[in-house]
Amino acid sequence: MAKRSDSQGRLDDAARAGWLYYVAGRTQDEIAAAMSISRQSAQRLVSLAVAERLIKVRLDHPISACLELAEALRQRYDLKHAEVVPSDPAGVSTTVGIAEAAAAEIERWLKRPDPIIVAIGTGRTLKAAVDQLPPMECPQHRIVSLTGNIGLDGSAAFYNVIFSMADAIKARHFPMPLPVLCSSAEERETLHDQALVRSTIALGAKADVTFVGIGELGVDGPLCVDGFLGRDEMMKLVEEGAAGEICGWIFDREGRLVESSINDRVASVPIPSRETSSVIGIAQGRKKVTALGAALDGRLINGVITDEATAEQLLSM
Amino acid sequence: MAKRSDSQGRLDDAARAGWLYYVAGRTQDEIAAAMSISRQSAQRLVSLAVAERLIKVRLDHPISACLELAEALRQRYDLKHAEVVPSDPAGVSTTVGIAEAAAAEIERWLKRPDPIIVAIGTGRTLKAAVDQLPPMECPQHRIVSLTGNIGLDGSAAFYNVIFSMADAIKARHFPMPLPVLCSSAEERETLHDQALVRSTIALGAKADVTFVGIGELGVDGPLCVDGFLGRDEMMKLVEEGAAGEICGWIFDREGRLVESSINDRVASVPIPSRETSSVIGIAQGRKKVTALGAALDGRLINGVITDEATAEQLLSM
DNA sequence: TTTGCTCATGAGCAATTACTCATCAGTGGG
DNA sequence: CCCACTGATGAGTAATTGCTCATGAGCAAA
Repeated sequence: MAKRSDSQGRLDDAARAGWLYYVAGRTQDEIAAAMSISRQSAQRLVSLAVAERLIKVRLDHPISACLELAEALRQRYDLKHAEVVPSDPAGVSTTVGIAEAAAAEIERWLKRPDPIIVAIGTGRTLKAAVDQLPPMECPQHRIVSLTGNIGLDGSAAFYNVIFSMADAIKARHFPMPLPVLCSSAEERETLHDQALVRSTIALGAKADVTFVGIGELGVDGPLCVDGFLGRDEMMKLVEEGAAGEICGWIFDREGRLVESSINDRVASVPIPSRETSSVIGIAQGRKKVTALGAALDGRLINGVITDEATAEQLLSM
Repeated sequence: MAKRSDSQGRLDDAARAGWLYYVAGRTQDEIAAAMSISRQSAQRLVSLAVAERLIKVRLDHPISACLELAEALRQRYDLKHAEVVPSDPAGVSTTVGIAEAAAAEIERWLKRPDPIIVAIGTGRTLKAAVDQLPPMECPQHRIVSLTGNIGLDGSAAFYNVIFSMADAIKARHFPMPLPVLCSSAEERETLHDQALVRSTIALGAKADVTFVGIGELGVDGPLCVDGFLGRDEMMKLVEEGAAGEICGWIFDREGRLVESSINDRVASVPIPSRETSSVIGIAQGRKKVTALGAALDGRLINGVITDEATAEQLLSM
């Protein structure tokens, strides 16, 4: 084999070494012997072939598209966690697929032997997710609800996620004995001053991982449908540029919490720090793309579980 | 994580692990952590992904030595297509390397939007090649088998290339419901007169591109090993100057089809015209040099995919 | 010629991966 | 109900790979 020191020859050698390594499946020692170079040089040629993208790896499996989208999301939004599940082509449900994936992720956290604090929001998607949880014994962990579980009329709220969750997994759980929205900022002050509520809020601030749904606005969004906001209030919010909500906290298209009479009255625990905690948003569907994109842009969340179609729409924004 | 014991779920996991390993470049430890499995299990999933051919590696670099050999072959034999891949110095396999290259070439043809007819032979090499094909949807193309798929005992033949291929790419396919060799020239007449067979033969004659393996003769050649010819028949052929076979058609050292009782009984479709079609022979290895050289000399094929060592031997003849 | 720079090289060592073995759970037949 | 069989698992260990560092060759500028 003629020795050529020019870069063309070197790339040739790299291609040859890479071919022997990846296609022919030989070890670097064998390549070194075949090409009459040292093992280290063979290793360098192989890694050069990879670095120069001479070697193309392809995965022939439906999953690969999802993984690529997840990686793209992770890069673009600087995420700690991104998961994309195949889209249901029928697209009838807003929870099928991501609910199972979210449950799997929750389970992964709960399986940890060291004690952690899991914060959890509310909503249809999260309810569907916790319904997928298998029974577990997790006395070492604590689960804290970020949102109040008292409805407008004093009854328990519609999607009582934390109780469903505590039902499946045996762990200490801390609901929020508050409504979702207070009648005024002053009332919120008072209510948040209760010892029980203060300790729950303090616990939420220390959450190791947080799972939240992403609510879209509009008269068909959860806040209106569930009666927390009137149509006129909602219209006004949208006109002012609001794009979505997490645990009731309204944010705009850049993912900044908006200053409004609504956010002044939200009784929820503040969204835990994205610095110290994984805050994973779970949402899919065309209607949620705007809200989800805004939450990601504003770094309100640093993790996402969504489906293929939604991921594609996010990335094309 | 939802419990899935079925093999589909396991393949999904393998795909995911393989993707994380080869595409995302994670270590097996990281994959294990991400998937909540042990490192050993992650390693197994990765190697399963490789074993199941979910991972396809391709080298995208023209190695100049190979390019030069390819160009020399093209000149000398007046070829439409010549491709030379690096040789595996160990040379243990007769398919590694050219199978991937052949698959890539087949894929290039299949990617064409305009409808084409692809004719395909049989043999170990072609089988290995089509096993490398990724799933594709090609309803516009038609694939026709040049050789019968009925074995000596009436069972399906050993290397049922066309069905493997049709399995990977969704296209209309036309197998040959015949044995490889008929018992007599008269029987061949009768069989070829069937409407189904006639239309397949007519289709083969119109093939836009043809991929065939090159069989060497001798008692270790495929015709003998697979039991189509007895040792004595084979010895006689070799004595009479036969040098190789394509789809069962025996040819001599100048690449001319020999007149023999064998060729009178071959049930295969005639090799498509080299005037109107690309007929690409795929072969490598010292044992095949004579046969391949003869086929090239006689212009039985006008394209070749082989390896470096074989190309050098061909050119030094 | 000397100097300083770049880059390939090989050695040594740490990290990573592959293999073997013993075990165990699930399964289907006797 | 038992038992052989299959296939998954984890531990332990050997093999392989990747990284860092010191060295020296090649080369251009001073």
